[in-house]
Amino acid sequence: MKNVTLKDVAKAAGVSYATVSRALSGSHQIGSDTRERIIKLCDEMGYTTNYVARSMVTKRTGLIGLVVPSIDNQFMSELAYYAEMSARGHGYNIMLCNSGPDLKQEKTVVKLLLSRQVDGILIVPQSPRTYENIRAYTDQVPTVFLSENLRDQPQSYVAVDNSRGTYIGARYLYELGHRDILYFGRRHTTTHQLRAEGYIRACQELNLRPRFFNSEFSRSSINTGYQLAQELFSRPIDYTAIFASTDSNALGVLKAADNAGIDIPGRLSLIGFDNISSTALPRIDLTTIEQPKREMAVQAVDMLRDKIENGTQGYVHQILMPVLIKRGTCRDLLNH
Amino acid sequence: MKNVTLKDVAKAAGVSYATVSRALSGSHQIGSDTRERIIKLCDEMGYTTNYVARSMVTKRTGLIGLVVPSIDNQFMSELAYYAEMSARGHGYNIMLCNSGPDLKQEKTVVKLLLSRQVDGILIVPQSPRTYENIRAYTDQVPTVFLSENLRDQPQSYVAVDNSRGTYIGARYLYELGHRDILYFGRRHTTTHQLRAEGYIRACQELNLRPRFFNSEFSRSSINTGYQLAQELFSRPIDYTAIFASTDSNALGVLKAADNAGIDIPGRLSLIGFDNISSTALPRIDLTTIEQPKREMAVQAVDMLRDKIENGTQGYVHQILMPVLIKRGTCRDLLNH
DNA sequence: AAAAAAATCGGAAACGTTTGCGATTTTCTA
DNA sequence: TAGAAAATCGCAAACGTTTCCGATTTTTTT
Repeated sequence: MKNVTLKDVAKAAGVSYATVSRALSGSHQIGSDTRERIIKLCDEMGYTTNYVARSMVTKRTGLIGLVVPSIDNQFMSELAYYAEMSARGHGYNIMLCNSGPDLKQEKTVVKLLLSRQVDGILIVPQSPRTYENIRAYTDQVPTVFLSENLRDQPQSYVAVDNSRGTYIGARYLYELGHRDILYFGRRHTTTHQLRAEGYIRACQELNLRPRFFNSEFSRSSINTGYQLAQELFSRPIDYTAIFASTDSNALGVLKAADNAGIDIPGRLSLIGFDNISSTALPRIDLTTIEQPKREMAVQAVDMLRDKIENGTQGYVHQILMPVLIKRGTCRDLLNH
Repeated sequence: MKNVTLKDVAKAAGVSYATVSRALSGSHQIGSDTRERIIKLCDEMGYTTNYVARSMVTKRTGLIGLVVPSIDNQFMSELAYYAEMSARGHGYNIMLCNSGPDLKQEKTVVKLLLSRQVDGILIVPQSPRTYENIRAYTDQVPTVFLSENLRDQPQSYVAVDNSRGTYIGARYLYELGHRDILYFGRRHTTTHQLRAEGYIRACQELNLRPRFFNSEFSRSSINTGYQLAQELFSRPIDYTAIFASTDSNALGVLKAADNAGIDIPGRLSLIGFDNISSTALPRIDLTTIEQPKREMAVQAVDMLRDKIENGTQGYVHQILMPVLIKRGTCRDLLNH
C-alpha cells in the first residue's frame, strides 16, 4: 500500500534523490550509465512519480478543468471526448465538473477548480450571463470558452460561425423550392441571436419574409421544443419548412408533428442545428447544420495550451465553419 | 496572478499560519473571536486553500478517477453525470479518462491516475479482459467496477441484474403472445452471457425454443448491429420478435428493418436493453430494459467512498434491479 | 603536464499546507 | 485564592518532489 518514493530508490541505488529525479527527467546533468541503471531500478521497484509533490514545486498541475452544463448531453459529451483525448495527448488531464442550470453552481465549480490549482479552464457556458458570472476568476487562470459566442467580450473562445450556419441552411431550403420558412426556437443568447441573424440575412438576399416562432425557455431541450411546437401546430400552417434553432428543438418539432399527423418531410420540411449524434438515427434522419465538434475541442485545448505554456496574453476569437448535412427531412419542392 | 497563501493572511492577522489553518478547518483548538476575525480576513484577501499543498500532508487528494471506454456514449455520459454530481456532493472531484478500444490505453490511464494520486478509481471496463488487465493496480487504490459483471472475481462492482432483465423482457413478449423470440447480439462478455442466460431461463419456463443470432463484434454499436441485421433479414423471418442485447444493437436492427421494408412493430416486435436516452426519441420509441443509471452511479461512488474513508476491505457485488420500459416497438398479438 | 573547461553528482532550500507537541494564558474547582 | 484543568496559540516537522548552487571528478585544451 505504501508507495515507493524517490528516496527509496535513491537509497537502493546508492545515490542522492536529486540524482534519481534527474535521471527520470532526462536532464543532461547526469551520466548515461547511472541514468540507465536508475531507470531500470525504478522500473523494478515500481516507482511512479508523485504528481502532487511535483506540482508543489513546479507550480503546474497539468490539470485542465472542463466545466459543462451537463455531461449527459450529446453535444457536450462529444466535445468532452475530443477535449480529453487531445489534452491527454499533450500531458494534461481533465477535471470534469457539471455546472448545472444555475449560475451559483457554475461559479462554485470554477472557484473549486481554482483551489485545485488547475492550469487552465475550458468552459461551455450555461447561459449568456456566464461571462459576467465568472469574470472575477478568468484573469486568475487561463480560460477559454467553448461553443458559445462572446461577440465583443475580451475573452478567448472557439465557436462555429453560427450566422453562416443558418444562412447556408436557409439558402439550401430555398434551392429546394421553399419560399415560406419559419424560424423556430430560441433567440436570447448571443449564439442564437447570431443564428437568427444568419437566417434573416438569407431571407433578405432571397427576398423572403423572415418569420419567427420564439421560445423564451432558457434551455433548449427536446421537451421544451415539443411543447412550443404543440402550440405552433394549433394554428394554421402557412409555411413549408421549419428551421429549428437546435437539433433538440427540431426533435421536439418532429414529435409534435407526428402527434398532430403532420407529415415530415411530406407536408413540412425540417432542418436543425448542431448535428448531435441522435440526428443520424434511423427514422429520424434529420437534415441539420454540423458544428465541427472535434475541431472545436482540439482548437480549444490548443488555445488553452498556448496560454498556459507560452503565457500568451490577449484573447482570440476562433470561428469554425459549419457544414450542411443533407439527410431526409427536407423535401425538394422543385424536382419532385 | 500570485495566489494569496496562508502565510500572507497570517502576517496580515498577526498570528501564526498554523492558527489560520485551524480557523479554516473548524478546529476546536482556537478562540471563536479570532476564528471569525481570520475567516473574515481570508474572505477579504481572497484566500482559497491550495488543495495540492493540503494533499501533500493529508495524503488524500479528494480525486476520483473515472475511466470509461468513451464518454461520447449515451450510457456512459449519463453514468458520468450522476457520478460527478454525487462525488462532488461528498467533496470529491472527478478526473475523466477515456480508455478507448484497446487494453494498452486502459492500462496506461489507470497508471496515470495512480501517479495523480487519486483516492479511488471508478471504471467501466472496455472488455472482459479489463479485470486481468489492471489487476496489478487495483490493490494499490480502492477500485470499483461499474456496469459490468465480474461474476466470481474478488473485486467490487455494481451492475444491474442482467439476467433478470432479459428474463422479464422475454416474459413480457410472451404475455403479448409472442412464441418465437430471437435473441440478437453479443454473447461473449460476462454481462452478455448473463443476458443470454436470462433469456434462456425464460424460454425454458415458457416452453419456448431459445434462438440466437450472434455477433462476435467486440463493440456493440448501432452500425455493427445494422450490418448483422442486414445479414439476418436476408433469410426467412420465422419469428415474431427480436430481443436485442443492447439498445444500440436494437437501433441497428430498426435501421435494417426499415431498409428491408419490414414493419416494426407491425411485422416484427423489438425490444432492447439499457434504456439509453435515444430510445425515447420520437419515431424510435423503443421498448427496452432500463439500467438504473443514476442509482448505479450513486451506489458506486458510495461504495468507493466507503473503501476510501473507512478503509473497508473485501469486495461487494451490488446488483440492481432492471425495469421494463414499455414503449411502442412491441405488438400485442393477443388483444387486438 | 598543468590549467581550464566540462561533466557529474550531492546538499539543501523551497513549494503551501496540516498537525503533534509544548508553552502560555485563561477559566474553573475546591 | 491557590492549584488544577482547559483553552488558545506558536513552533517546527513532514509530505515528495524539483532545481539552484557548489563540490568533486573527469575530460579537454594548450
